[in-house]
Amino acid sequence: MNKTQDEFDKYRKEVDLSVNNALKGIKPGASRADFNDYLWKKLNNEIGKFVWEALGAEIGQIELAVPPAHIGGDFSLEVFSLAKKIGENPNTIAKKIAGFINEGELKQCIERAAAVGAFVNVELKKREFYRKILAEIEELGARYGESNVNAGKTAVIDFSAPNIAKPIGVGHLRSTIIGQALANIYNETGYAVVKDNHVGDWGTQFGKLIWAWQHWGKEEMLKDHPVEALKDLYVKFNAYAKDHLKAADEARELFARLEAKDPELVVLWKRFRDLSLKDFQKIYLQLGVEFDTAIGESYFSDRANEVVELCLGKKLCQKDVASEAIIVDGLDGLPSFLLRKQDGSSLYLTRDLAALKFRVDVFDPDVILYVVGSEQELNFRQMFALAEIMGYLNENVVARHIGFGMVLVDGKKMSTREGTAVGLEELMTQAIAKSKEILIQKNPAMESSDMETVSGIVGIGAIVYNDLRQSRTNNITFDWKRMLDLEGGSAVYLQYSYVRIQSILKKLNEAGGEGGAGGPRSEIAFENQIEFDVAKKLMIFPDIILKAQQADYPHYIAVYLEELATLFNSFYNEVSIIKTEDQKLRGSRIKLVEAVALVIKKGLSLLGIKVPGKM
RNA sequence: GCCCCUAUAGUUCAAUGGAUAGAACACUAGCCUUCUAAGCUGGAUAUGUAGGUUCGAUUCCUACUAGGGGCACCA
Repeated sequence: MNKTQDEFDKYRKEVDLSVNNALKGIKPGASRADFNDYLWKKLNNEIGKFVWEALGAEIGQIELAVPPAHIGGDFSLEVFSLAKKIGENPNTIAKKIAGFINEGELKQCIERAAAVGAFVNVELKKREFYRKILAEIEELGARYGESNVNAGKTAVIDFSAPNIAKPIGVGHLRSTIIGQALANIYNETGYAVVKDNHVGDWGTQFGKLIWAWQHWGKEEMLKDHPVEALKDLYVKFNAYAKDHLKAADEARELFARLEAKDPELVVLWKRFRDLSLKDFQKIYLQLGVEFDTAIGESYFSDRANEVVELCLGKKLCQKDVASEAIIVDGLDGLPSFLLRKQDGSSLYLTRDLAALKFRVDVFDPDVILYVVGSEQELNFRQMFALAEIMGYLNENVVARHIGFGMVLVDGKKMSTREGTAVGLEELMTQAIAKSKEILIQKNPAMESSDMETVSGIVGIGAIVYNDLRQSRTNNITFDWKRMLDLEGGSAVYLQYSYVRIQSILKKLNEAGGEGGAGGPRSEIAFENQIEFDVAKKLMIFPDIILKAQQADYPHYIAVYLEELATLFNSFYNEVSIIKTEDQKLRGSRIKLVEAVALVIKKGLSLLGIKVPGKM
């Protein structure tokens, strides 16, 4: 074994070590048994029992909805679907259900139920419920929203996965942001989560890069902005290769040599890799993104070969007679694809298949999420299909491609070549600068160190939120103006709401003892409808988290938080807590806004966004 | 050619098959000697086209139109 072979092995051992550490460090999610018994769920269950009684049949879970504003009532139940199941008239059933609820033992928390057509509208005993909601949140504190629905399960989340020698662009940011949010959300529902940065550190691109380096590279290029320099080399190669087909062949050959662990090339590869990862780390730090492992594709270079041999053994693929490439014929009606090139080197899909097997073996997950752009959908369908036949995936392990749309500029994909790509560094710098500019204007008295902190939180939050507030499957239109518009519909709106509450609490604290949140729970009271509306919104937070997890849609949380903040801001404009004379009422209002602040902070943190203490 | 995604207000986005389709931006009329106006309260404007399923369709199905993406030695 030569020296470089040792070096690659050494590198692999480092990865093994980090995987072992990660295995130890993986935190299980929520585990308290009663964390599923939220008020909202209880209410649904209780009403569900009456529905069963009324229908004389057990019909799964019911789900209360919020009726349109003009209807009135706190929650409503639609009975068309129930009626269909048991074949009765919906209006009759609605009346029956309303009757059972009205005469039942739920009197202590339900004021009345009314049948309106095929809907049952439920009006809660407001004071009673208001008290219960605030008590629940106060008791659980920062843990409000956690559940153990998925306790005992493990999820591996493959996200970010930047390519070595290419700066992380705005287009590539989505995987990082969505993946981090999903990891948080999964963990919140009880999953133990393994966050794996599947770094693109292998493949033909390295042949190209090395070719370019050998022909045009100079040592001083790597001094200041190495990743930029490497990217430039890569771009230059691609332009050159258009007219020089021989260069592309040579690049492929270089990669084949790299995969065979050619000593000279491994040294170069390792160097480029280290330089890039160091650069990425800066961005992760700013975004607050952390990984449990960063195994990377290179780790699977040899394992990929083993997988190919296994496939060959099972006759799932064949060697093409003419070219010697390894081909998998169409599975499930999908197009056929290659597992090995004719020069013997591995492909992305092959390495990914090996990675999948590795993940299943090492982490024993229930689910593996691939947070990768939608354009790779076919690739994943092909890989999953093969993985199923190979037995890597089965009823105990599910793999899901969490696809997402592209970032468009003027309706077109961002392109480095055409100069429409926006650098992440530039975006972050601009966003932070913009929020600082506004901050100076709004709050000139703030100390400069605080100003740095706050504008960082606000600027980065704006970028992250811009992505997570919309459904991930759609393309995102990038617009500088919108991105830097720090008003409604942005993270700032939520952060601002949070800060307002902090400000109230601070003022009350300064005012002394009598201003503090006080009073036993029985003393809870409210006066305005808006207060109750805020509380009702708070009540469904745990359910929103669950739905976001089940659908893999972080934007459910963003949408919810905006609705909550809107209600809070209305409340804020309607009543003044500090001026509230009645001690009991004032204490209750304090508890209400504390709960709002808690949920906003928690919700934003699930999205990977921080809140400032002031702004 | 085949496959996938998308089509909602002037713009950018929401809406487990349910009641009068919600926001934000922009436009516009108001609200700060009162807890931070990065806020609140009003106002006008929208489901690509044609069918189908359903008591009920923005949502499901079919066709069409438009946009985006993908279809083996890239990732």
